Amino acid sequence: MSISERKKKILGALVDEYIKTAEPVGSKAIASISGLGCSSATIRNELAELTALGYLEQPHTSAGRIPTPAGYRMYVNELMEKQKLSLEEAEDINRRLNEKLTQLDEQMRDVGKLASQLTDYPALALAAYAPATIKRFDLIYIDANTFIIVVMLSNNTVKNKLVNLPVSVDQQMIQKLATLFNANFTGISSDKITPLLISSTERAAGDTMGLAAVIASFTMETLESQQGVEAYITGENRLLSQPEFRDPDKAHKLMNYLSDGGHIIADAENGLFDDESEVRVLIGPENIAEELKDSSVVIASYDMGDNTKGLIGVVGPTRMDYSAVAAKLSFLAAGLSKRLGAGAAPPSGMHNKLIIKGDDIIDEQ
Amino acid sequence: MSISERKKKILGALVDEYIKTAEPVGSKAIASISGLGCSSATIRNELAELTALGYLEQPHTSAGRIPTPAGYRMYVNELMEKQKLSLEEAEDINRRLNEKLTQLDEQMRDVGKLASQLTDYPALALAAYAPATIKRFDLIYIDANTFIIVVMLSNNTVKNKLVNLPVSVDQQMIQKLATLFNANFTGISSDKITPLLISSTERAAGDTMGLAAVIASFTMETLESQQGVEAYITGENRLLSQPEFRDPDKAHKLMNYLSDGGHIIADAENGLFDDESEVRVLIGPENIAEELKDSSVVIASYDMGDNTKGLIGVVGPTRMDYSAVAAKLSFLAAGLSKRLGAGAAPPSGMHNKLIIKGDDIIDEQ
DNA sequence: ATTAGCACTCGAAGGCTAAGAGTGCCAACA
DNA sequence: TGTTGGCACTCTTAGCCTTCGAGTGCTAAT
Repeated sequence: MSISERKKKILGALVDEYIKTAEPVGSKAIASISGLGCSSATIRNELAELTALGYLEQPHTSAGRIPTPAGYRMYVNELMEKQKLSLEEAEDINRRLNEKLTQLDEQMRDVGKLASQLTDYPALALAAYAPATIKRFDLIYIDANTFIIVVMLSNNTVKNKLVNLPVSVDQQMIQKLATLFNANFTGISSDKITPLLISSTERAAGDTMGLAAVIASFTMETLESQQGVEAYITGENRLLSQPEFRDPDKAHKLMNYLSDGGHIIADAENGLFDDESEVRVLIGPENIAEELKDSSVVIASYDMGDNTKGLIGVVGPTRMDYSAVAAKLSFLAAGLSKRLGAGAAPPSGMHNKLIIKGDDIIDEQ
Repeated sequence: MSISERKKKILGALVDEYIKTAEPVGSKAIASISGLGCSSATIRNELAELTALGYLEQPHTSAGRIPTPAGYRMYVNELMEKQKLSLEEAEDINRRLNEKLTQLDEQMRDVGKLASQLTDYPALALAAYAPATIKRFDLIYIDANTFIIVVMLSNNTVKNKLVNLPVSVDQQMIQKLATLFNANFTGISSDKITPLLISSTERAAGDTMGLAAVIASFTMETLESQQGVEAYITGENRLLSQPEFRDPDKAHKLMNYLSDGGHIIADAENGLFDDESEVRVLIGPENIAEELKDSSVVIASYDMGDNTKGLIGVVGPTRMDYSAVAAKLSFLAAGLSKRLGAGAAPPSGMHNKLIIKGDDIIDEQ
């Protein structure tokens, strides 16, 4: 079902204006800003039809119109000008990204923070880790009561743990255990680590102190923490600057929902990771979660490398500046993919300050 | 300046009631709940005097009284019944603590979250790390382009980093570097790591690829991230359930302040870490930060071991349930000190589920 | 010193009105 | 047929007034 060109222009102008002001928009306002050379009466007729079609609604009879979710959807799909970032904005993002590439989990938090700062909405950062296995064990002998476990995972992250023992061990035992673990515990998933396997390793090493159990339990912990979905939310406080959240109850409800990343994860698993499109917009009732039914979510996905997929998104009122938000997230995601993704230069200690400049994203004027 | 016993009882009853209801308390209400056998008129006289003394104030002439900061201060110092936790509450906290002892930084977040959940106020977790040095380097050779740096710090934390090289190295070089770093980079603070030291190490190792620089820069990063003060804030959203923050502007201001941990740190450095008392209460204007002038902060400090001090606190309206909050934080801090502090069993992979049961904290009825 | 009584104050809540914004519709017009 | 000016109508918002009630401070009696 398509609508006339003029209706589209009117709808577009109305949404733009509403995004700016957060106030219902009247026919006169549209007449003056839309640039169509027609009077407010004409606009009124059009508005009446757009309302009948379900794109607009009136809070009450004598107020202006505001977009319905269907109206926003139309706006996002067809009307919205794909906004491009200015060169300064793009450079700013690049600069900040280059500062921030550290640990993976730290990173997610940082990236979320960055998204939130850029858009002035609360941001969520999700990562879906593919199940990993251990690639390699090292045990570093420190002294008779202390050693360090270092494991390298199939996704190239490295984890360690300092172990303090109430009893003493010798370096040989540590060495033997390292060899055994490298032989028996690499390449397997955490559910393959059975009590049987552990006890047989203990016996093989001549370990009577439960060392193998300690190492095995750290291994399982590590493997388990590496798979599944993780979520960070930042900048919840920015919600409060939005007029639609002046009602403390509304704000409270949404913030409660957001503050527990677990909910997001549960919802995310229902399909958020499936779709491959670059930036997705979920408007109001399109969201699965009850608490988000009158908010909107904009999400961009990126490749974190090692079969891991990241999502970076923001949450805001349905009256959201979709165009600006989508542009920023898209650029951010592209930057992250290039830096982390499969095709990227391997993460290294060297400084690699590649500057990303996709012409489709940056406005080079 | 001391006040009569009866005035104290009245003040105490009033504060209790106000904490419960968040509404100004009138003379009649006090007469009926205080248990003093006197009429509301008598109470009124006393209230007038308490008001003159600066402990109470009236929002307007014909409303009941609410406590001033001075009133709360008096309440906290002298009147408040030191609340004890029930056995269930104590056990609940212990159980949760035992689940949560993981990485130090992770831990702080978790502990903050726990405090926030327990008290239903936003929580802040601060740690003041004593400057650390590197105790030991290990470099694990993986393949020609990859090795892992593992450093053990003087405070017994272990950090690692996977390094991917664009060029290839042999195992000998790695070994040589490890030896050199153990000789030259252990026991020194990060400002001792000079370009000169790095270049001389490079020369000594015959390293022409800047490997030493990579390792050194990781070392500096690690050392720097280990000292200073760190802060996490959680549960900001809980503010919104407090009636005094129904005003979105007020809530927004405070949440903005809280959400940037940096501010807290700056303020914290002005003395928060000095005082040795177990639980401190900062009421309204007693706070340094402008943004906290009409909120209260309750803080408990604990020993994180290795010369590191932790603070765990909550932020809420001046009308805060000081007694309950203080009891919970105190118990939490004690539990953390026992688990982490100087006297604690060394952190180990073994499960050490000691149960803490200070009679001064738990109510054993 | 305590208490009952009473006049007084002041905010909260409800009802009313006026102002203003925006609509829908109609009749006139191109 | 599409567009436009005009106009009556609707509905919200803000302001004002009144009423109601809670709680006070004061006074006089005990």
